[in-house]
Amino acid sequence: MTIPRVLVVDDDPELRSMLTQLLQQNGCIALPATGEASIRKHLAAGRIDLILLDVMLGDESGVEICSRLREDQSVPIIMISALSSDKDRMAGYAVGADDYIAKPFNPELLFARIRAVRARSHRTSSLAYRRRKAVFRFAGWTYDSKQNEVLSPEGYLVALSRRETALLQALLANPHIPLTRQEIAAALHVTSDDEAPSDSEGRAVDVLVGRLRAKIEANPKHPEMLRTERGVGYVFAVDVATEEP
Amino acid sequence: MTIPRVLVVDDDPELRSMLTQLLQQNGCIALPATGEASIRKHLAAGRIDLILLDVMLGDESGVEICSRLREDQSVPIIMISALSSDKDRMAGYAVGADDYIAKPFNPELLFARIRAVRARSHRTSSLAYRRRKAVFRFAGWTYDSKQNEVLSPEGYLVALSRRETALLQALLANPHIPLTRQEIAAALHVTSDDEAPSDSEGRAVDVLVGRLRAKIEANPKHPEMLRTERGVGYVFAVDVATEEP
DNA sequence: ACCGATCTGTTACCAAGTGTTACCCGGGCG
DNA sequence: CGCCCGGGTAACACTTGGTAACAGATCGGT
Repeated sequence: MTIPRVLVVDDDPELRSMLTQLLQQNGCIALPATGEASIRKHLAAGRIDLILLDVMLGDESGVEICSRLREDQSVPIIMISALSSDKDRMAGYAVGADDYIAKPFNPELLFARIRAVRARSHRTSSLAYRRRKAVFRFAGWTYDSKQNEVLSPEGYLVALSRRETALLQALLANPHIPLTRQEIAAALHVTSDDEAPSDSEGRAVDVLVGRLRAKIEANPKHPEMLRTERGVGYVFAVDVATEEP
Repeated sequence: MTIPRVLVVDDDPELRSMLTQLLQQNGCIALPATGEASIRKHLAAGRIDLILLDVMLGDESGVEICSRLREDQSVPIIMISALSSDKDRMAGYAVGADDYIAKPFNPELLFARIRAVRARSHRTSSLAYRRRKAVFRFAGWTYDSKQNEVLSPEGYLVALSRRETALLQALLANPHIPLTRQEIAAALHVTSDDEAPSDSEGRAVDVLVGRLRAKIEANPKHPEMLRTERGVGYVFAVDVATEEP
């Protein structure tokens, strides 16, 4: 599982930085945000795995923000509040929160819930957490991760290089979810040791995607499966069926 | 949303029938089960939307059952327990429970959580939150929002850019209603978060309208469909028929 | 260790999309 | 008749992604 990217939404700078630090120390990428506008900016800008949303935000209401976000977003949301009555919890659930934690909270419990929410979203968005080898079928193609072979709809066997294999697996693990170039690069480098985490603003990913397209897209000019999200990254845009061996 | 089918797992007959009744009275189909074997039988037999799983099951442990179910099942699970310590809750989350409720619980809160868990699983199981795709027909033209293609009355295929697509969708959604440039600009920028709605009265919309006209107006000099409302904005001036796929 | 085949990242160039600017036209009005 | 205003649009600039070509890295066989 990749490193979770968590958006911390709180108007109190002290609590915000406390939460941010806590998350960072436990292996998350924590991104601070202050209100709905900045949440939406982050959502538009890149992948967010989870939102930690304080209910009391001074001028804005966390409940209202959650409700509005749910109009078009499915990102997991955990609400945090000093209010712990059943009525308040129900309000949170009613507007689509995935979980509700009362302050003061046990950090361990917070992480347990974060893990639970993330595991659940992985579970539901197919198979990312399954590490066993499997056979994938998509749009007539077959990818056997055990044999590392790709079979075209016409039955031709296509050989993939290591990098191409890793790219395909990353995409298959997240169908319909846009992956940024950074995320793809991270997924490619899990095998060999991470080098400079710097923004090596190279075009390696673009080139790699092009090479994979040349192999598994019937017509690379009109990508059906491996679609480009301009300004964002790439998406595997067809449904994927998984078979356990 | 269809009627939820809930599996009630408890070894205490009294509590089980109490829960079952409570759920039935509130519009659920409640199915009683007593242990892992009977849970799996139900899962194999038909659709189950949610499992209510008591932690204390006499000879079997709810935590262990949950853990084993999670090896191959992604059905939402809410655990119920008399134990409410952080440690116990964490154990529940750790084995993949979607939520954890301590006894005695407020029935309203239980239903709020059931709704939350079900809404979430709808959200994440793709389709539900995916934007509606449809086919629009107007003045002999066809716009397929799924393929993002426009078919002219003569049968020629016209490709639209992203912006042009967004503009056409905004217009199709409001036939015969004049849209101001600000409104159109707002509709175009939903994807990439734009900042201040400041002055910046550029001519981007005008140019974009011109480009769209060049593609879908038979004679751009005499616009029939995409009409200009002088001093106001633009109107889509023909009737639009929508077909759900 | 040597050699060739393959893989992979970088660079450079190209095409497409989009916003801005500048200039044009036409109509309403003095 | 000349002026102004609103809109049309050509031309340009800038950004983003696709990809060919090149060079270094890797790997396997001898």
